[in-house]
Amino acid sequence: MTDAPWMRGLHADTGYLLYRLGLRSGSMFNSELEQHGLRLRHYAILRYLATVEGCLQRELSTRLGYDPSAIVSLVDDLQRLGLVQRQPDPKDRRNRIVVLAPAGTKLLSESEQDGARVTATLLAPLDPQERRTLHALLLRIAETPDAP
Amino acid sequence: MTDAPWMRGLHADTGYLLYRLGLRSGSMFNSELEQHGLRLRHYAILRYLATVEGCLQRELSTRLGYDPSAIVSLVDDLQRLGLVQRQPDPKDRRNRIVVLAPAGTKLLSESEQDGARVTATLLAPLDPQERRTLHALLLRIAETPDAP
DNA sequence: CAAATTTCAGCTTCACTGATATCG
DNA sequence: CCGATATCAGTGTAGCTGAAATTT
Repeated sequence: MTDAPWMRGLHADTGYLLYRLGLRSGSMFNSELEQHGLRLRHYAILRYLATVEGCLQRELSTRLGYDPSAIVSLVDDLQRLGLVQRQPDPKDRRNRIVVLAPAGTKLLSESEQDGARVTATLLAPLDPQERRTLHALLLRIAETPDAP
Repeated sequence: MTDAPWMRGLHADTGYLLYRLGLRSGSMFNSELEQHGLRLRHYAILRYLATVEGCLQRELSTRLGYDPSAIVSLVDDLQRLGLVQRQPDPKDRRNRIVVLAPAGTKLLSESEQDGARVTATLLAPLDPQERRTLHALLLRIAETPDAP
């Protein structure tokens, strides 16, 4: 199976390989999150909010790469589920500060195992040392800002 | 920049990292292919056809992971551009065998540099040895069939 | 007045479903 | 009759654009 000839031509390029594996990883995450009634986009917002303790919708947009208009409906969904709240910003009344609600932090801790299980399935062919190497390499790429 | 605190929480998971980088890679490829009037989906079909010298649309669907009904319009596009041809299968008249047209092979050779440039940009933070390591690790993952 | 944030309305694309026609 | 292939019609979602409202 390692020497499937059709694969070499398709996957000779690392960039294309990343694209295909990204699709696979995303769909696996979405399947796993389905039981919580969420998509990967919602989950990304929750996880980001856990790292910053509240932020503007604009910040979610730029950090996560979703369109500002998409953020509106995503936060609407999360708010409807009671996972986040929109708070007024006393310093600038244009802003709405999005913060995690208690139910949001609860869901995050509950779903931590789910994410780990997806990644374990995905990385099954690699041993622990190789997984660390892969993670470090990917992190170096991710930390480099996108080319214009 | 390496120690952006918001990144650790988001990118602590290798699977999620793969998802984000896959999106970035795909959009970079799409931008680069724009000048040829193609999308990444069209390009994937052309590259696959180059490895097998003709195949059924059904095979394109299963190998590349696109829906059969999507394959129809994608091949329509490529045929309209003169890049592929649909040939009847004398052995089974249900089938349409898709093959590369001369213009298709010409475009593939011309765009080979484009793909390499995208990947070089993407992998800029890594040295040549690290790029080989990354490619080998990703290939091992890709060669493992998707979990059900 | 210019710029930023949020929001909404509209458009286009994509992915998936179901049905149909053809053929083995 | 059953299964497979290709095709098409219809649906729902996602992504993006442009404009409006509010505030700085």
